[in-house]
Amino acid sequence: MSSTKEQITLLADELMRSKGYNAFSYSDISKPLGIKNAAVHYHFPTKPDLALEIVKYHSDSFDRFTERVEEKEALSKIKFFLNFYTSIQLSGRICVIGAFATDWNAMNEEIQQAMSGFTSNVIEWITSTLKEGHLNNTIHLSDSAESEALSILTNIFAATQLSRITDSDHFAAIKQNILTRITH
Amino acid sequence: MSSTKEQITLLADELMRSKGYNAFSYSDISKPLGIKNAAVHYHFPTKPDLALEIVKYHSDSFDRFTERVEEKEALSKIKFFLNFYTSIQLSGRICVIGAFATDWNAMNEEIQQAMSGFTSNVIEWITSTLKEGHLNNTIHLSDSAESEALSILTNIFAATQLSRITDSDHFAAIKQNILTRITH
DNA sequence: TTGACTACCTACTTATCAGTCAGTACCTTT
DNA sequence: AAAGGTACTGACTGATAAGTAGGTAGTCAA
Repeated sequence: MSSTKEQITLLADELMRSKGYNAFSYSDISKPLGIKNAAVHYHFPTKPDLALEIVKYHSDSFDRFTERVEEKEALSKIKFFLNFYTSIQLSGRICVIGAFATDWNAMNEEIQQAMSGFTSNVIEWITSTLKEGHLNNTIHLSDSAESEALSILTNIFAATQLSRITDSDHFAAIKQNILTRITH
Repeated sequence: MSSTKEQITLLADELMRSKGYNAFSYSDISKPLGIKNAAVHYHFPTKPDLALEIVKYHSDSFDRFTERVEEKEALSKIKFFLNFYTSIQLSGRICVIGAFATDWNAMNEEIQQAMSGFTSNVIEWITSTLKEGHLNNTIHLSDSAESEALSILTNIFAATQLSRITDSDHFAAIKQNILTRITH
């Protein structure tokens, strides 16, 4: 029911996060969708345009996520955030942050800025959520909220990467370690 | 003074960890070294052969590292390990684990097995070093040694990725957070 | 001094890549 | 019914990718 443009974005995101930006081509998108390469170029003239759309897609998704959990309690918010990464891990993908980080120097400035903005938003959201939980005594902090936020974010997004290489159980262990840390 | 083969390996590693596996070509290696593409193919017939050599290079480097710090005290070992990542961050690269994780599904089984073996070795070393420090009371553990090891590894390798996207100060904050955690 | 080996180079092939452009079918709007 | 926009297709182009075949200069051992 979704438009061709949406289907292209979704598939490009899937490819980007499973094989890497430079490992997929317009053919990898057009063939499964039963369209021609030129149709993909119609919606996204260049590959950087497609990469930018992927960043926007994640940015929008994250905004919708934060709105959805807005009324929940801080610790619950963090749990929902971590559960989102569980679904990434289960689908064999990695977090978009890690995917773009690897290919960073192959990306243009516009994409880099969009990614920087998105990632900063994620860090800020985790930071303020940790502060919120600290104030109502549901979250334990042994360092500044921002440092803990950076620690949690790197833990969980790298867990999707690491569990690909070693053992998928490692993801669960890392996730549990985060929860143990912030609930004392 | 190093051989052509070594120069190729070093440059390929540099390219792999700055632009990603599929973002560099044999020309990106041959041109700076003042040799021809065919010379690179002479030493590494295919690109997967080159990727495998990169894994072996890191595997050997890590073995030499563990030997070098073998006689040191546990906490000191961990600090040397983290300082190694500081040098990665300063040179604008990312950890090889993250680099291969992103392109994982574009890699053949031989490379995947080599990377799995290497990464497991790293995890085992951190785990046993944490246990060692826990026994002589220099390292504080609030979870199992392996879970803490996984947490530390994901923190530090993802820190090299994250600091590329947002702020290079984030690397220092994450590193300090690890140290604070294990020294109580 | 001949033969084998190493470490290349020259010149090439084949495949695939991103990207283009003219054309067309099908809606809307006027 | 004419005009214009949207969403494509068909048929390309030029660049670059990985990889190869055949030749060669220098070294070394018998």
